[in-house]
Amino acid sequence: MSQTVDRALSILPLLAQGPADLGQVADRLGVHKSTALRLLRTLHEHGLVYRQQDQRYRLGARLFALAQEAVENLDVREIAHPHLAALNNECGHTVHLAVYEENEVEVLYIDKVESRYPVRMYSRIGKPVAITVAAVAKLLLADLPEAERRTIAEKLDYPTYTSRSTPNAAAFLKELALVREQGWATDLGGHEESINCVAAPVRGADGRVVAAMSVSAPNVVVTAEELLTLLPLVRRTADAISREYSGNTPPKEARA
Amino acid sequence: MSQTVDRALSILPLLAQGPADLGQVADRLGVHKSTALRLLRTLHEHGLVYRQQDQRYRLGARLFALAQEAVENLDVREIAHPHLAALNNECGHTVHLAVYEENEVEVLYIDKVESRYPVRMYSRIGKPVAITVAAVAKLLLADLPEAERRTIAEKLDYPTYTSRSTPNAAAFLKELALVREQGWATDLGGHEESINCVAAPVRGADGRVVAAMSVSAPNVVVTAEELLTLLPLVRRTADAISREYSGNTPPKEARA
DNA sequence: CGTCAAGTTGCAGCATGTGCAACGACCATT
DNA sequence: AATGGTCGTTGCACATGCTGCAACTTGACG
Repeated sequence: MSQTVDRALSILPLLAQGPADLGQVADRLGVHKSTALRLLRTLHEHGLVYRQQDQRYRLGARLFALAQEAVENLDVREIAHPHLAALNNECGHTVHLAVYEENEVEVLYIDKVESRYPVRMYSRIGKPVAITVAAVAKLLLADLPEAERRTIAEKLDYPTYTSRSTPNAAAFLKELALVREQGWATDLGGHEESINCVAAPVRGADGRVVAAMSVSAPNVVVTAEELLTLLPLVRRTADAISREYSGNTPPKEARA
Repeated sequence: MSQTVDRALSILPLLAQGPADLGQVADRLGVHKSTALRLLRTLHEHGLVYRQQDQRYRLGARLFALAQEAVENLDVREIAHPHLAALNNECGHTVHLAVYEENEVEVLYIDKVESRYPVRMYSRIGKPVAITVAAVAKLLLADLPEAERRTIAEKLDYPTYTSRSTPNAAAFLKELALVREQGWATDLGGHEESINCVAAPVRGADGRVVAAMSVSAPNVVVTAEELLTLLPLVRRTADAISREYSGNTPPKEARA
């Protein structure tokens, strides 16, 4: 809606792919160098962009601080974390929490608990999920009104990660209908051949799905059948989170 | 430099303090509601801002994704991490990595390895460091040209966290001179009474300090004297990171 | 049913952002 | 050392697109 701001903000994802110099930024924005310069300067003053010694620009550290504060405002995550950790403790597998935000066509992981190497745990948080195959993505999209589901399904690409990846919009919509009905979802080798997931939804007080959680494990550790036996446990955990989340309905300033 | 973008970006730190509605945003920006609306809409389209059901705005998940990609491009962190983990493995204490970015008056932790509860490890990453007392902050600031050091020292506040906190600009500058000369730094109960740290700098190819790392431990585990015996180990680790970081001098597209 | 508060829209005026062209700094090449 | 080229930077005239106003819509409350 605002051209100037729109252009300025378009620089951020551009720089996220790697450092770029003034000329490159101007080219990819389709504006004059002097225009790009002014935009970059403004971003720089706010610390969102950093200029390294070779004069190329990259994303700045302030972005960090903001993202940090943003996540602290996500109450679902805060409430869910102990439950995720407990679940991980019980079954030993990787546990994910993901959300979908309206007009984005992305589902993002916002938390992850890994069994083996907890040190690297946050390496994937914030990364977009493979939206057409991931169990958590199916749950989040399945909850949308049908019209919206259809619109999105047609906008998406359907990459063939494996032979079991969702092939097209029709198949995806069918899968969403199934997921919506049964209240849980799976991804059996649809993203990586040897990885399976089971997932369950977290619901707010109004019954709408606000987040989704999943347990993932490679074939070599447990078979798909074995993983499915964890479904009741996963659903129980998700329900517990839902209860706690919608119980404290006013999540802010609630001091009984 | 660009009024519109400047205003739009000012909304972000404002929302970082917590959700706000249109009127509040307009007030705090000092602009008309319709102007604020257009800015917020633009931010929303880029996913930096999210509109919750009560129509109030908050920071969006896209910030995450961006910060995530940004951190992956921060090569220091990538190179340093295995060294930090090894050091942690050897001594068992908490290990930090921090950077300082030019025109900000902030030092930020960009990595952390904790001994006891690695699961919560990233909770502090991205948070600003207590700049007047932290050992890593001293190292990063001590490397700046004298004029800049003085300017910054005078801009800072000197909160009295404990009786041993740096009291004022003069004391801080003196400490920076010492740190600069000896090439390492400590914080002995300056931030929290019972916590001590020793830190060493990571240098780039040109010799400038690009990051700083520290080992922290509470009094009850090891005394300050015992912690100081780790200094050689810390310095060796930092030097190893420096070598690796400046060795692969062209960190991008370097395929021999 | 009426009042009030908060969000939204269309519009006229002009502040502000835009692209151009010229300048300066730096590097590589001869 | 001189020259040509690339890239970042600056000042300026123009008109684009941003701004604030005022009127309209929506929803909550009594």
